[in-house]
Amino acid sequence: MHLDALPHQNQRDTASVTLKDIAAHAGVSRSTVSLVLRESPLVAEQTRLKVQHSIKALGYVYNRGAAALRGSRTSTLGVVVYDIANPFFGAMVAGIDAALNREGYVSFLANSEDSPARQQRFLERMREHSVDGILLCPAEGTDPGLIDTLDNWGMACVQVLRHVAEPPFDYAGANFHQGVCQAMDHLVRLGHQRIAFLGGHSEHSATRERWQGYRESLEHHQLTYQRLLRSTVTRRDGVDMITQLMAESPAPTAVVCHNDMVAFGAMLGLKRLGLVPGVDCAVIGTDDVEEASLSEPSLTSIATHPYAIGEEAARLALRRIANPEGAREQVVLAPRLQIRDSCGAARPTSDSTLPNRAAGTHA
Amino acid sequence: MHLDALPHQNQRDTASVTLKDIAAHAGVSRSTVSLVLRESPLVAEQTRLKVQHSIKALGYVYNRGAAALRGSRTSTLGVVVYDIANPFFGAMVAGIDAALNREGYVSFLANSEDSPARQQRFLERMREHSVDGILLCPAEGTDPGLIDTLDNWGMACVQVLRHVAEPPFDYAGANFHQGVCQAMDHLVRLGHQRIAFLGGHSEHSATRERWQGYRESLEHHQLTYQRLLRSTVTRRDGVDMITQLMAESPAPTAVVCHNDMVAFGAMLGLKRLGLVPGVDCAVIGTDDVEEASLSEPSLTSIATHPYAIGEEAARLALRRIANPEGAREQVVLAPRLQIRDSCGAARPTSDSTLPNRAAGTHA
DNA sequence: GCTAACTTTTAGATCAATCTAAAAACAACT
DNA sequence: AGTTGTTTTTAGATTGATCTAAAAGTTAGC
Repeated sequence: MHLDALPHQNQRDTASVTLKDIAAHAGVSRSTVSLVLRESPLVAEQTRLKVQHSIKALGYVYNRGAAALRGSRTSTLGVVVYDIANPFFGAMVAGIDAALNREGYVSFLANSEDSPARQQRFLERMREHSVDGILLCPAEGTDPGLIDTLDNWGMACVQVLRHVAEPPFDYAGANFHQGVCQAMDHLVRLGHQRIAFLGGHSEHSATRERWQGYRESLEHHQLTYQRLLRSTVTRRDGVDMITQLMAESPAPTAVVCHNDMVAFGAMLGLKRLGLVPGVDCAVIGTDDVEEASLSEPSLTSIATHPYAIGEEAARLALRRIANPEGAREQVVLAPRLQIRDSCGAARPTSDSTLPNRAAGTHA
Repeated sequence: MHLDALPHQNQRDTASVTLKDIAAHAGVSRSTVSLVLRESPLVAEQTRLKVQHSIKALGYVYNRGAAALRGSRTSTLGVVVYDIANPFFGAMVAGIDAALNREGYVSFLANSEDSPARQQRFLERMREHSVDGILLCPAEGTDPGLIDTLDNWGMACVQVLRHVAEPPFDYAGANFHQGVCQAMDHLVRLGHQRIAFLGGHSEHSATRERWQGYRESLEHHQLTYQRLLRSTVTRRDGVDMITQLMAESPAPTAVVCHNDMVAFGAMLGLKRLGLVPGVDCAVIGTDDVEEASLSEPSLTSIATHPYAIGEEAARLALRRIANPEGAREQVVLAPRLQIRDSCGAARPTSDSTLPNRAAGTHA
């Protein structure tokens, strides 16, 4: 056999098998093969088997790109988060992944680092790739008009964790308001009168909901001590804020924190002041990241179920893609207070993880 | 105006603007518009401006899917990691993202959860989406033949952090061997004689390199105490292993850990035993995750620079895509021992983060 | 004015699928 | 045999870009 039978073909070493090749091999038309691939009931059983055999024999690989060009779906979703390095988002992305995978979808991930400009670039790029929809955790300072813009682009958009647009929108997140109230109730039940709230960056829904929960709870329990410290939400912020608070007089006897990172920082700050978290000052975090059960003392935390939020968000997006005109939905997961040692129960080395699980959903 | 002028058109409300539309608007051919889009020097300045104006005027969106069908690139990369919920991978993905973004690339992310079967499914799905290449952190138990298979698929593949194939392959990771040696040297310098190594799952390169570093270092320093405990690599494993070790006689005076999670667990275990990390037993971790500087005591750790590894891996993949036949490369970043309080310096509340930074690269 | 040598522009094929509308095959009735 | 009605199959147009090879337009040289 002559090696140079096809002179200029060395580029195409990975000559890909197409519908045409299968059609030829099976002795049918391209159209029939296409129908078989899409599991159409139109094609006769016998033909179906014959074609499927050829598909295997030739090692065919479905070309989603080509299919997307003619059809209307790309089976692709864009996911934009603002801090992928945070373990909370790791778990959330894992949940998204799981839900999408079940439906044959695949996701583009982008990290806006809380910059609206980066976020904008990513959204445009995803549009060029014609994703079917977007899961958006809006960056700090996102223009509320963005959601309408995406809608005009004909792109299904589900806001996650935070929302910036006016009411009729798709959203998946946790009920932060309720979570903070649960934490406050628990602290009041333990006899605390001076409870501070630590952290929260600025004006998006996730922060507003927490603060509102804090203020309403104070009012509900008729507590007069009120101390709400704004900050970014890192460990270091936790250290700084608790240090400042404990120098005040009167100092709080308990703090509820914007997230677990701030709470870990607060506990560290207390220790550096020679105080014992859970004894000298109760600490409650938010999110219940894995580490919460393994700190010293173990951290009481408002569990927000990131994996479940990711799953719900992805499912909602798939629903919206299937039915673009359907009514907008808000999936808000009920948080659950995971009680451990940092809020006063103070049983040093016991594993106080409760076995029961409850995650309510309501539209 | 009659609303039903176009009877069955209500589906196409998002009638997309194409090259043809721009061509008509600007009074040139589709080919010319295509050339303008790709910034070809062939087209005359005047025409270029005219076309660019039309592009803006009509709000054109480049359709990468269509371009990919005819051209050979999709500007798309697949990334497969085994534990996205781990903060190390969060940082790594952020680095990948940054490097890809500079080149107009976008990435699919998938989480294998260390399951070869899930990994396989993801790779097949990415193939259907015709990604230009893959960044693969191989799952535990990956068949070494997989890399060849990917090669046969004509897909650029860069292994990251771990590698499973036979020598000529593309790889980006850290020099774990060197990192462990640095940690051992430091401990020996501080006078430690009984040093244990904690954790490592099984038979892939990342674990083998660490263990080999440990063994060679023992030999080099002529230490006779040798204790290497296998385990998965979570906090809980750290707690369990240190508890077991401290009950032995003689107990070690220092431990080097597979990663920071194990190290945090080891410190927690020591505290639960009433011992002080850094005083009763030195602890060194690997990775230098953000939390390391904010634990009590702060953790000495072998910094492996996940963000930089991500960037390097992505750049290497882009190089391979541009030149598929080029020589395979290994980018191995030099780790740096970040010395803090958990290995004996024991200055309780000081911030001992060193200001100098050094990250060497060698092929 | 004519040819040669550029510089620009373009028509039409192509990529790999889907979709539409019609043709072919087959069975079931008068 | 002819009509009708299903069930299967298919040809050919279509999607939105790129690519090739050729055409059209410019400029220069003699």
